[in-house]
Amino acid sequence: MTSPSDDEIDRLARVIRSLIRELLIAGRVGAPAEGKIPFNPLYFHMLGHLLNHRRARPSELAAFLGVARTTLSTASKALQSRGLIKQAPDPEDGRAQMLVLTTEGRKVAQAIRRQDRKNMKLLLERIDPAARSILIETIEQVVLTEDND
Amino acid sequence: MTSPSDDEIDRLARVIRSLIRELLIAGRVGAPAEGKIPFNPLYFHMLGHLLNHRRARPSELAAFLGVARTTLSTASKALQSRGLIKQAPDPEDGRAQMLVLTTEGRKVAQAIRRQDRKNMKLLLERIDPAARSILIETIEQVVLTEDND
DNA sequence: CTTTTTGATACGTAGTACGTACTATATAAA
DNA sequence: TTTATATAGTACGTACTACGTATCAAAAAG
Repeated sequence: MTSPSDDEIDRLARVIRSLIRELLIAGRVGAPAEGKIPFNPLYFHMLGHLLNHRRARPSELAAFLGVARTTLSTASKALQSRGLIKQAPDPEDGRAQMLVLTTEGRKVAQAIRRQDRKNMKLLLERIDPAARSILIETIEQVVLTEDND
Repeated sequence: MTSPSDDEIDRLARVIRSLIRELLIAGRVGAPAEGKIPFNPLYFHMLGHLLNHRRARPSELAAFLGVARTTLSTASKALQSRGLIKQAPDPEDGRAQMLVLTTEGRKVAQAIRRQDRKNMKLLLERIDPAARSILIETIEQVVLTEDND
């Protein structure tokens, strides 16, 4: 396989930074409007992960999201104080805790996902349908190597 | 043009979040290693913008990056204290300041861009060359509507 | 049964984002 | 010209975030 040219690299870096900024700004604006909750990307990822997997252990979640265990512990406390997640001891390991969404947290996580879908839909609608599947399959091929969400 | 399906939306949202996480972690790991500078995405964007445009006015940069003027002011001070950027009064407007890279700042910004290219290259090399151009053109079509970097 | 490892957290420190209030300059109105 | 208003930028205070270190408790290893 030929090596990508510098031009291709720069162009992709440029559009991806734009994409990141667009999505981050959209997320920042969207979330507080509905629930007055000051969200950040970490909370966002945590809630999304719990929505997909129902429960998670703090250490595993920290490693998965690339933050320190203490950081995830703090974030977990913050989300608990907002009533969005709760924790329960793991019956199989007395040291471990299991994080799960509360009923309210599930609602919020789903609302965020809806907003997320809306943003993504606005993006996708700008794409030619034929190119859409190629785009998605290509990115999946590149990014989803293992256990990413 | 047909509307994108929920499945397409979810799949793209998923891969984009993965992409963001991968790039953010790469950026976080890469930058301090070379210069012991605790970088964050805002600094990253500021330096990249100044590398492309040579100079910028704080207010415009803040609006462009989607942060408060005070936030950009603080970030500007931080980058100045690290010797990466400097400011000079605008001769055409006594209120305004112009931000520019220092010689050192230019080196750092270019080093970051090199690292950025390296990361992007690793991603792109995983893609079939034929799909590469389709991918890039499609994302450009979607994202680069106006004045993004 | 002691030692070591592992899961999780409390605390202290450094850094970040932003609203408010303020100064200085520029523009508009009287 | 003088006054009023809008704009560019910053200092300061507040709230929040990330993480290293130290610590405790439970499990695994010896």
